[in-house]
Amino acid sequence: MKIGDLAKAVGCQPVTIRFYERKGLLGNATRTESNYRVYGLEALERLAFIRNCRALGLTLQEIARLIAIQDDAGTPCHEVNDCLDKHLADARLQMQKLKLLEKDLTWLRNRCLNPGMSAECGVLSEL
Amino acid sequence: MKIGDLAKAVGCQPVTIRFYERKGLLGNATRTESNYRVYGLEALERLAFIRNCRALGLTLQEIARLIAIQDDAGTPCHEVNDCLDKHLADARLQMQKLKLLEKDLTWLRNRCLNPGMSAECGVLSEL
DNA sequence: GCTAAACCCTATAGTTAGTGTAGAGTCAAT
DNA sequence: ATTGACTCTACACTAACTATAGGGTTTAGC
Repeated sequence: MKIGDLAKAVGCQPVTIRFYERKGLLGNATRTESNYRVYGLEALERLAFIRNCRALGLTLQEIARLIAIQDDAGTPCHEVNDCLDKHLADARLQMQKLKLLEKDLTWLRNRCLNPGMSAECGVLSEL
Repeated sequence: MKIGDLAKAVGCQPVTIRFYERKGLLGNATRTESNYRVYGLEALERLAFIRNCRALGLTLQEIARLIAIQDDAGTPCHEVNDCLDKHLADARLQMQKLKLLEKDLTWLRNRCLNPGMSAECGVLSEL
């Protein structure tokens, strides 16, 4: 499998895969004679893991840590749970903030009922 | 008012103010003989405007545009409303995503009821 | 066999909204 | 006079990519 196939299989760009490689998340792919990267199923699984984690908002640093835990079978896995709990808390906090933001934006938006010129713009004067 | 006073008055760092200046959002402050920036009330109001907009999630580019609209009294202000509407829609979309994320994270978190070793970690195997 | 499109490679710079660092000058108080 | 707190500039760094430049390779059609 070449980098483009892998990218398609997992739904990202080839550049992103090279980027992960440079960051040390994917190890070094074997190469063809013409220096093209070649991947197997293992790489696909690892990349899918990374993309799943990214979709959950984990940082690349956290993902690197999870991979290290995964590769060392004897590590206690509470760190995995801590990581998830942290992101769950983050997500909830973020939602609260967004609710407030929505309120503010709605309120502000209602300052402008009949749009006219900026000189008498109720929105701008509130900001 | 020196940069530190202004920063304190509006709740940000002096460096941030210099950053805004370099980005063209604040104009060039007048300087003392020893090259220190000096600010008046006008600068304070503009900076407060910027910080309020940032708190609402507007980008510096959008803020620059709003300032331009503000400075040109004859501009129709529907662009201001469009900007707000866009961010309101963004905020709502973001909340929906976070709700899904919360569901996923909670589900995943429940794969691990008795934390043990990473080899048999239900969370890692799901990712 | 040739050519063009589609792919691959590396390296570098840019994005957002700042933060951190280094090295140097200035001001107020002791 | 010297300490500490402030200010100045310029540069490098952050996260997670994206974009660009300039080149090499493979594949499909003719």
